[in-house]
Amino acid sequence: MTNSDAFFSFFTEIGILAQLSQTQFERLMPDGMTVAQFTVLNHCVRVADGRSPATLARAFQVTKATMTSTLQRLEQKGLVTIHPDPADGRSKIVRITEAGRAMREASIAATRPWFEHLRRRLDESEVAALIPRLATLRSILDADRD
Amino acid sequence: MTNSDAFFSFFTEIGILAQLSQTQFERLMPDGMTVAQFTVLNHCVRVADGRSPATLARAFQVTKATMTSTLQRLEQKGLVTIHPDPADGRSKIVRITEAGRAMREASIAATRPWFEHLRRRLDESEVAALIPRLATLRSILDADRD
DNA sequence: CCAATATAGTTTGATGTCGAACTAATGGAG
DNA sequence: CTCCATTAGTTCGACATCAAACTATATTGG
Repeated sequence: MTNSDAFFSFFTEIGILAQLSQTQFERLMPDGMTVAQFTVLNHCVRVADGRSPATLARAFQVTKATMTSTLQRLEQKGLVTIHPDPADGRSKIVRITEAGRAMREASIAATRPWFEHLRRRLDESEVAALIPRLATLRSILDADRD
Repeated sequence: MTNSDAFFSFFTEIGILAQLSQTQFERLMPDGMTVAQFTVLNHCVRVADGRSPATLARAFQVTKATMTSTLQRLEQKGLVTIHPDPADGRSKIVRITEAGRAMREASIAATRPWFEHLRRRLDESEVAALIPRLATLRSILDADRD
């Protein structure tokens, strides 16, 4: 552990940050809403609705098994619908419901005060400057996945 | 989601990075060793041995329940011992075993090639420069925990 | 056309993580 | 000394996540 210390320390910080932020988000969100579930709903609204589970899994860089699990819970809560894809017998189509849209909005509203709190304590442009660097790292790690 | 976009994007990147890096580490580690378990062993060697579960939980910013779970698995594998603390009837003392030390070394050796690989692709001093910023964020989030 | 390969989605089991609840012990105030 | 607040550790249930294994379907190459 000599010259690997920087990377090790870096990933340790990342791991803890991820955990703490996720926990904070989830405390604020309504009705036991989770970050994983929120990001699916958000994706449906902001990127595209009617995608397949595999496409969603790839978008978030999780396994298909993970996405199946999250989608099942969302469907159970009536926040998405999942139907067979007529164009591909193996596939499904995931669509957000009106309740899903409402839940997404409620979640955003619930976390807004926390973002404001962060913005008073941090230089947002500095945080924004970190994003492309993190994204670079992420793409390297994602490439290492296969 | 107007001026909160930077923070939201930032935490999204952090979450994915944490996941991908953890997965990569765990693929490389021997015998189903996990990052959570490794960090406990590493802490015993590099920081202090003979600490209590609560102290360890605070060090990693996880709940006591989480630490109990991880420690139980480590004990089961013979990598730590856990005994009552004679100075405090509620508390325990966690110590690393020789097998635990060996496992830590094996884990470090197993992940070394991956760190080398990262070092060939990234400017390590740039990564190192990110650490204090991440640590600042982490301390803010940690303070928000209570 | 057919066989081999790849892909989609699901299930299962293991792990980490949290919140809630609990029992037992400690520390501080009156 | 007694009582109350705090702390330590554990259990339980819910969720996300991965790997492995599986069935069904689509795609590709000969």
